[in-house]
Amino acid sequence: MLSCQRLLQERIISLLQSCKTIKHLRQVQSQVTANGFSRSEHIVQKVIVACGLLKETECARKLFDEIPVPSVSCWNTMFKCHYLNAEHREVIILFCLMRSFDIVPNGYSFPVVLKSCIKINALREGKELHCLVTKSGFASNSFVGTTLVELYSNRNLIEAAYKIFCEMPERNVVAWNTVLNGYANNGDVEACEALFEKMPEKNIFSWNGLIGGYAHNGRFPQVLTTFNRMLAENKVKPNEATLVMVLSACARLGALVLGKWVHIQAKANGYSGNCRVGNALIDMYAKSGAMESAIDVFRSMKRKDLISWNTMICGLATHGHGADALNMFSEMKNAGEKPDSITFIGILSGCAHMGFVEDGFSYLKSMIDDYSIEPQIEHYGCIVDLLARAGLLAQAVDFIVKMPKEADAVMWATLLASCRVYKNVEFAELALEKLVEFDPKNPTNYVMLSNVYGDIGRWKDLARLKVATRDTGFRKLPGCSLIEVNDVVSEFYSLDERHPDKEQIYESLKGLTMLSRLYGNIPEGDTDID
DNA sequence: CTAGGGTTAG
Repeated sequence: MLSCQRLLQERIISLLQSCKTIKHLRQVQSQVTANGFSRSEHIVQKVIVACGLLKETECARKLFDEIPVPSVSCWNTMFKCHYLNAEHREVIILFCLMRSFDIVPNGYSFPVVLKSCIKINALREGKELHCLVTKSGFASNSFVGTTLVELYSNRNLIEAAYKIFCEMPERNVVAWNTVLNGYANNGDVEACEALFEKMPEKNIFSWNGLIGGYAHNGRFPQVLTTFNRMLAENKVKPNEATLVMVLSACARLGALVLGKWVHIQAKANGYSGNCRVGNALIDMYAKSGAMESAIDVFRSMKRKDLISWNTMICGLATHGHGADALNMFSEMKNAGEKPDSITFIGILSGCAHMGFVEDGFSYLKSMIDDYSIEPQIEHYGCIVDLLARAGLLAQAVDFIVKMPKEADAVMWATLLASCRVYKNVEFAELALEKLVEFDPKNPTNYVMLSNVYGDIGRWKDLARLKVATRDTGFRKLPGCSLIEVNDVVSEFYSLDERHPDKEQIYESLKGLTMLSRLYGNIPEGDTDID
């Protein structure tokens, strides 16, 4: 009889864990009641978790409130329920309520409540919890310690984080990874590298931590070399996050050969049908100019999300396929996917590139009226670009003056670029004046204006501008480019003589220039200021 | 009832 009851309990728990809809949960709940389990704390806890997973925190809370004297583990379950639904304030309030009943938190309570503090940047509350952890003797708990490290490293308090890490009696790989991520997020790549080498054990999160550290700090070539090293050591396999980060680095570098190789690695590791990896592949191919491959990946994806569509639309728009971007947008709407503000960035920039001035305005209107998306400064920036590229410079300036948001530097730089194309000195000078207000020390702006002067032969103005630029005391850095040489991405600068593969790089560049001429593009040297 | 990572635009 007893074992029969036990079997029934196990069956109900497994049913609760498999609930996919609230309706299903209600059915299981009636079985809980029918079988006399409604006062079993263990079962009620499982029901609360099930409610939480179905985003029904109110139901969960009702059940919790009906428990006469909830145990600490019940409180913890309720914290987790709110936490999973991003109700972080609620977690902290509930914790205070628990304390008011003189219930002593345990090693399971602190991590979840601390995590809520981290999520809402409640450092003061986090510090109070830290005190309580110390007082109640949970500082030696590795779960608690790890979360405290995370609390401080998330708020740039890496030294406090490191101190807690050092004081932990047992530092497992998760604790090491937490510190590693702390350095990565604080931009200290060197500390990140040093720590990585010192780690007694490295798992996929460790590798991803280092790779992410490089990625966040713009060290894309290192992302790729580290990925190579990881595969060479052959101890851990890349996962979804690894592939996404590495592909994103390839995309930033325009490293198509490497990107294709990562694509092969992704297939080999069983990530062919993975949506996020697919999105990263689309982006990599699009940014490397391989639009056909980008479309192939997109078409092959069984599951697409908003980012898949956005990546495809933005990719098409920025690579001269504005009309295809607009078609893709119709297809997206037909597929029942709802566009967001980023979708419209793609649409509007596609219109700008194609010179579809009227369409641009009607899409902007549709965005506001049909989708209730409030335009951001970036959308207005696209409209300014749309007008300016079409040569409607006066209208662009008029739009800037009348739009409901304050113009930013990107917008004026956009205008300045078109002023060069259309040789309009008046608006170029206006744009420079504004740009200098934003960033008086940035020599790039002066270079742009000097190009306008140079183009139309106003040498006197050019000379005056050179003096003004020299007065800023800053020099424009030489242009830096990235190129794949033997499947390794290298950085090299204009007229760089130091690079070991310079011969090969210059040969490739000659080839590229030739190809580019072949397609009717006439390379031009910028008027450099010195 | 416990912890850690990532993608889209400008």
